[in-house]
Amino acid sequence: MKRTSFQDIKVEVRSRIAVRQWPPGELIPNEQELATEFSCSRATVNRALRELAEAGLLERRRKAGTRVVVNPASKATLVIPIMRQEIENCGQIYGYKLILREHTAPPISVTRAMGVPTDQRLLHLISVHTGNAKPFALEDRWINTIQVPSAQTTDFGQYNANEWLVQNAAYSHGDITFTASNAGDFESEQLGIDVGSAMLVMDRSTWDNGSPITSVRIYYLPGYRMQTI
Amino acid sequence: MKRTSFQDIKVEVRSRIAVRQWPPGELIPNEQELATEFSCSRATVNRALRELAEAGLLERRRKAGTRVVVNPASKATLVIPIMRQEIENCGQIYGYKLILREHTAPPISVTRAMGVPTDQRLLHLISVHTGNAKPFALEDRWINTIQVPSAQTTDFGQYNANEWLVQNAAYSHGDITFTASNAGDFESEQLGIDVGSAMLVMDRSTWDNGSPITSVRIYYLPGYRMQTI
DNA sequence: AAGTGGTCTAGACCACGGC
DNA sequence: CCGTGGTCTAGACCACTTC
Repeated sequence: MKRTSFQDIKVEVRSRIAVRQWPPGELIPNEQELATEFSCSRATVNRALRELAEAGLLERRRKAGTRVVVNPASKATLVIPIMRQEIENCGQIYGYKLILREHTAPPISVTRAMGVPTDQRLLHLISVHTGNAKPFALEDRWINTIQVPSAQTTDFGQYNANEWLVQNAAYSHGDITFTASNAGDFESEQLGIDVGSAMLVMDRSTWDNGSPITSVRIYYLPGYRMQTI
Repeated sequence: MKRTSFQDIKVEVRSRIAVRQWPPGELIPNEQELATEFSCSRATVNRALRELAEAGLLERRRKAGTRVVVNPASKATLVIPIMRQEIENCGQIYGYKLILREHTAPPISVTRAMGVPTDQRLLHLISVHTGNAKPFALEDRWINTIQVPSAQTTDFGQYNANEWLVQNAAYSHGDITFTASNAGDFESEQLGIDVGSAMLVMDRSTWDNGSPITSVRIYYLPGYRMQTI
């Protein structure tokens, strides 16, 4: 007989939850008891339960024990592709065009998203990513030059801002949201689409140990799909 | 001095990657060497490196060793909220209205997404989720009645299809994509929005061990934001 | 064939947080 | 206080994959 692995335990626990042997909200046996039941060590049970907790099926608290989560919201991992890679993977030639560069105070929506004072000037870049010279996505970015001073002297006509930042600014934490938006005059002109077309919009802000680095909004071409793995 | 924990190692490794002490593509020391360097056991190093690999920063292969990933596509975990919960969390009263129920052959887009024969009839449900009686999202769902026969005799006017399925159909794997779409006549009427409004659209299909269970498309009200954690 | 990561064990100590 | 999960150790064996 094969030895019980943490994977086997995960499968078994998932099944017990599915068939309601352990109903939602229920306290399940502690690690030591399960280790005995499955004839394995506590570390093995621990890994299985820890991963199920990360997946959102279980809730664990010291002393209180491990419970089956009542309403398991399903989680999905999105991969935010690197624009250049994504375009080249389609067999197209990646291109990048800087549309606007200014150093100015951002709108309130940006200061709020980044958590900077409303009067602080930021570096504002608008650019278009292209595949075979056709627009693929529009990027509207604000960079905190207090955190990344060298951005002020960088030629973003030549360097893709995202790729430059990855190499020149550390970051510890990011925050992403998605929404849909109708194309306005500017977006429709830059992307070559009809006014009003529905675009998938991604807003991403990044920080380094609490200090805001950059906030970017990407408008994807209508029809673009963002996938989970 | 504090003992080196796997968290400390993660921080240190991230930093070495960031400062390019270990450049992209580079092979890093093996687990045993790092364990010696950090004066800890190999298991501790293993956990740190494993989690960094899950996060997409490292790539690990037996015998080949551990490398820094060249283009770390950033990953983000989305929480797909349960509709009822999300609405109730806003302090609103959840409601659910069945608009259409039929048993028919689906359009090609659905048969392709689910991987069923083009002539196989599926249960088709269209419904609206409401908060305080106002539309919140439109749901267009197809259920494979071969896998879930009891769906045919269920009163989906009374039971929310998602909640019913969670309790009555096992599933092993799901697949989610997001896109944006302009509201057509039907969507605008059901959601009470202008024709052409940009809606965030989620497509989700689920399978149980390779057998398709259901495929659903959710149209969210314009302005809705999907967030990562 | 050999080196690397993947996993398991048995035991230990600790931190948190119900009680 | 003291039970629970969180983590670490030292050692072991195994699986994979490159050489």
